[in-house]
Amino acid sequence: MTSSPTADRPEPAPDDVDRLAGVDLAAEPIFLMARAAALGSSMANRGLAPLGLKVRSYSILAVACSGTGPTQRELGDLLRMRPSQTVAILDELEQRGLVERRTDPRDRRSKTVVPTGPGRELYASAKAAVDRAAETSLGALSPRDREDLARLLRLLAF
Amino acid sequence: MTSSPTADRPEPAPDDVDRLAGVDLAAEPIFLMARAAALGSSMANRGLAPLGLKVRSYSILAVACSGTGPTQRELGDLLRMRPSQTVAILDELEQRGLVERRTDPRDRRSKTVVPTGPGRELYASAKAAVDRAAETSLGALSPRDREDLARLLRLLAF
DNA sequence: TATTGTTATACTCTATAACTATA
DNA sequence: TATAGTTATAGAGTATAACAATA
Repeated sequence: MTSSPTADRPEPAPDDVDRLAGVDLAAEPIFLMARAAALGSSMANRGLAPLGLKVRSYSILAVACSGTGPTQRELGDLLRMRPSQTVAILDELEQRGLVERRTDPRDRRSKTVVPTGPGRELYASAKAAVDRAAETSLGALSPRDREDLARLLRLLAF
Repeated sequence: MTSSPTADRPEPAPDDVDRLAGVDLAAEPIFLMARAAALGSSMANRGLAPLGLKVRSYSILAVACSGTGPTQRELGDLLRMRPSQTVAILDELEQRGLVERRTDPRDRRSKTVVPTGPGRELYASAKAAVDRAAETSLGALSPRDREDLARLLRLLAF
C-alpha cells in the first residue's frame, strides 16, 4: 500500500508481540490499519511471487483487466503512485507482453492500458493467489465481520 | 507503516478515482486495507512533520512511553521492522534526547528503551497530532462504526 | 550454539524536476 | 498556459550478511 507495498518477511513468534499488544499505540486506528495492511500485503506478496508479480504490478494488471481502459494518470491516482512509478511498472508489464499502451484518440496525450491474452490469463491466476492470501489473512473473521470490514474500509478508502 | 510508512502527498481530485472505484480490485480487502492505511499514514505524517517525527519514530516513542520497557527486538516485532532499522531510528531519538537505551540486567544482551522527560512531553503533543489525524481520517464513520472497525482490525493485526 | 544489538552494504521504493507532445 | 507521459537522479526505506557481546 501504500502500503504497502510492504515487506515480505517471516512473522515473529506471536508471543513476542503479545506482551506489547496492550500499549496505547495498539489501540490507535492508524496503527492498527497500518499493521493489518502490512500483514495482508506481505501475505499477498508471498502468493504473487511465483507469478513474477507484486501488489503494485498486480494492481495495475487488475485494473487493466477491468474493461474500463484506465489511463496512466487514473492508475496512478487510484494506486497512489507518481507518474514515474506508473511508467516503470508499466514498462515491465508491457515488456513481458501482459499489457499494451494505446494512445487515446480523443486526447492524444493520454495512454490507456489494456491487457493482452497472456495478461488476462496471468491475472486470473494472480487473482486466485490474492484471494487465497485474503482468505488466510481474514481467517479469524466471520462472514458477517468480513462484510462489515469491507464496508468500513470502502468508506475510508474512497 | 508498513506500510507502510507511506508517502505524504496531496490527494488527487476524488473524481479521478471515482471512475475506477467500481473495478474488481476495489472490492478486494487487501487492496482496500492498503489504500485506507496509506491514506491514514499520510495524514498522520502530515500532523507529525512539525514535531520532527514520522509514523515509525512516533510509534517507537509511543511504545517507549508505555511503561512496559520494551526491548529493541520487541519493538521490531511489533512494528515489523528489522533490527538495523530499529537501531537507526533509535539512534536518532536518543541523539535528540527523547529516549534512552538501558542494558537489561537480567539479560545483558538486550536493551530496554525508556523515554526521557522531553521524550514524554513530545509524545504527548505527537499523540494529540495523531489523534487529530485519525479524527480527520475517520470522519466519515459513526462512533459505532469506529468501534467495529477497531475491533476487526485488532483481530487482523494480532 | 543461539540471540541481541550493531555496522556496512546493496537493493527497492518513492520523490523531484526537467523534458516532449499534445491540448 | 496546462496536462499526460517520459526520463534521469537523488533520497528514503528496506533487506542481507558479518560481527561482538552475552546467553
